[in-house]
Amino acid sequence: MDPGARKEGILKAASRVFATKGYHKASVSDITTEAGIARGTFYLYFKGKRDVFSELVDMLTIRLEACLRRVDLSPGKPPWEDQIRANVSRLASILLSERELTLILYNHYMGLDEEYDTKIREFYARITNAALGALRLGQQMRLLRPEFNPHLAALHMVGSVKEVIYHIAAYGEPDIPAEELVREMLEYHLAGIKTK
Amino acid sequence: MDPGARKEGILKAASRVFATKGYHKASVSDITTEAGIARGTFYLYFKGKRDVFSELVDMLTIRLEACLRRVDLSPGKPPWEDQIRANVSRLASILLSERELTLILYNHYMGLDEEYDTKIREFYARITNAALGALRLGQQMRLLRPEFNPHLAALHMVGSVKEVIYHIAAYGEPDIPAEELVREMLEYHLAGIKTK
Amino acid sequence: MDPGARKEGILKAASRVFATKGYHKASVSDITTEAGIARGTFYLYFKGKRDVFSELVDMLTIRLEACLRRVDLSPGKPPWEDQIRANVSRLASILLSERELTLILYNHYMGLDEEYDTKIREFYARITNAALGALRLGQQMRLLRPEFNPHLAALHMVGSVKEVIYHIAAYGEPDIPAEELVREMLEYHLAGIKTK
Amino acid sequence: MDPGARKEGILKAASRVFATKGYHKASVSDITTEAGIARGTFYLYFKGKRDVFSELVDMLTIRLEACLRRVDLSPGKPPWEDQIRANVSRLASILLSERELTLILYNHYMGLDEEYDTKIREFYARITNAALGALRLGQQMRLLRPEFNPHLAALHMVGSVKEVIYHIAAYGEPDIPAEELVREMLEYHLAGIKTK
DNA sequence: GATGAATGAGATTTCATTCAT
DNA sequence: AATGAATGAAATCTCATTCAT
Repeated sequence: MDPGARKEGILKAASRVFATKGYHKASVSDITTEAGIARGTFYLYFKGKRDVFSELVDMLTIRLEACLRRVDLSPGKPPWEDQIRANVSRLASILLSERELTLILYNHYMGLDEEYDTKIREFYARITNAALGALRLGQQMRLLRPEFNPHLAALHMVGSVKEVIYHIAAYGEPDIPAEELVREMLEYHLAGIKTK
Repeated sequence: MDPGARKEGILKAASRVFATKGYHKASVSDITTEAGIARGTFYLYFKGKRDVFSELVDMLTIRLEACLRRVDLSPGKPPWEDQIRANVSRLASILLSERELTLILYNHYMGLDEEYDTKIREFYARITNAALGALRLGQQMRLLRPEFNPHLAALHMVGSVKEVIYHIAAYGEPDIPAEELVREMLEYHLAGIKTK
Repeated sequence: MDPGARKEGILKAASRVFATKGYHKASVSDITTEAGIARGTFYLYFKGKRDVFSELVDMLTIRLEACLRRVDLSPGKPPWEDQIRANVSRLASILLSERELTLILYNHYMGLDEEYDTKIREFYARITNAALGALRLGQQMRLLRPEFNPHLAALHMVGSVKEVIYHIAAYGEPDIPAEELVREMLEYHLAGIKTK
Repeated sequence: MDPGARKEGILKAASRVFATKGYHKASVSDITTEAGIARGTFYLYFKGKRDVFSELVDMLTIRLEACLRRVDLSPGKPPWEDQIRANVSRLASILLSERELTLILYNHYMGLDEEYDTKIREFYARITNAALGALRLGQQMRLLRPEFNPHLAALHMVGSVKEVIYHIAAYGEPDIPAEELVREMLEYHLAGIKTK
């Protein structure tokens, strides 16, 4: 079989298994059984269990990071609120189209080993920093109220997006059309931090 | 040694070990070594690793649930915003005074077994429902804007509190006095949902 | 409490526990709980689990060996068949009045350790030898047919008594009055080996 | 190595170990050492110690049950005494050709767990019932004395065969040619119950 | 490339026995 | 004498990973 397809198949199988049983209770056997291959074959494509897991998470975080665009305030660009809305929208659509991976990312996001923990931490740090940068810029530009603490606000934003997305991925509710969801989320945050 | 004290000691040791190594990498041996007792002794007090862990998490969630007071709008009571502020304040002060437990609760919050997962899920569900109830009441009383989706808003609130608390517990920053922290958090959310 | 009574109580408790759970699945805890004493107390009266067990079995085998009388053919004594019948009768009545001990003796009769195994082996060897002696004497006296192999016959006798007694102790059947039982058993064997 | 051979090897090793140390003192380590394999390998073939043991006992009891033929009194068949002799003969030859298994079956025949105990009990019950059926038929056909209790007689027969076989398997004595042994055993029992 | 039997480190758990109180 | 908390040796079992075929 074509190596690419084989690897792909293992990743798919692993994704299903991890989402179902969780990282720690999933065994390499579970994955190879699900993928319909022998145990040894697995190790031709991955260094080990940690490795597939890592690759799955990377696949997701790379896509997520790639979908974020820096807000551009130069004249001729769409209004900054639309740019943010588009960012959140892309983020949400990736996460909600990959529920399995999303749940894996959320539920097992720490405690495997130092290296992995660091990777996850840094992923969230980058997202949070991006938000922080945008907020500061907004404050400088007088688009946002100057008196709130931007660090805290960045955490609020990241935290509430995480919670909402997770909830929808895990339980399928609240069952709101994606577009409305994003609008509501922005409205919630912006109404609070926008200059009146 | 008095059994109460011994059990206490094991719980303390387990808390340290779980916070340091994480649930899955911690072994009963690690805990007994940390507690300075023989491996067998551990099993006089707990059924197994899952059992100590569960008890630690219970200790925390019980305290957390106990600290929440229903908002009382009857005349003569403190303003509702103060009541909410007091709730969040108590919550935060418990969580931040028990950093180890808080990190354990956050970092390993799922994937051990069905029973445990359910427990954690229900804990968050109760918190979220409490928030939902308060939000709906607020909307009825015309204290809050009627047009936002209270389900989403409840998730936003829970999510951002989780994120902020976790961040402070884990990294010690942003380093803001507790009182100001709570004021900022409320301000953030309320300014968004409060009737103008 | 009077040491004799205490020891007695432990033996009784142990007997119940061993009969119910079997030697290997019975723990010292089971015995002390059943006896209503602390674990440590047990060791004031017995060297260990093996020791109580051994003592229980000894109590039975000593009584059994004591109840056997050598067949005396001198004139003026009861007929030899009656003497044998009396022996078997005493044996059966002890075993059936102590069902618990009987089952213990039968079910766990080997595999604890060399010393214990030897003890049991020797007990059966003595019984078998007694039978062998009686059979040989009977052959010499022309009371029994000369052509059968007395070694084999002794084993037959011991084996069938063991089986019958065990069956009754364990299942309570066949439910035959003791006297008739013994008569039947003797009749079975004697009719086969008696000179015609 | 071919899985069949490997499993066979483990069974052989286990048989030696159980016969030497007894079930309870034998550990899985003992068995794997004897078999020259790693501990983990054992668990690829058996669920645990109980499982190998069970399989060994099954191997024996299945062969034993298979060797018994119902006595057929229709004209043209061998005399019924010869049929019985052939049954006992096959039984004895299997048991004596597998001394290790025989001793295991005898010495550890109860107290492992409910399921196993039941299995052994049922095995003996079937043998005893077969004997009972044959005895009753013999009484109906007036081949056997009508006045003896067939239940007791069945127990006598089973018990004495057990005792003789065990004795020979364990101690190698009495050292009698198989054919003569079987003849003596039948003679012993039949002379007692046969119509005169 | 693919296989799957074999490995063995390491984790869990039990329980007979000791010993300070 | 009595207690029962503490011990720790020893046994069981799992599973990620290797490697000969």
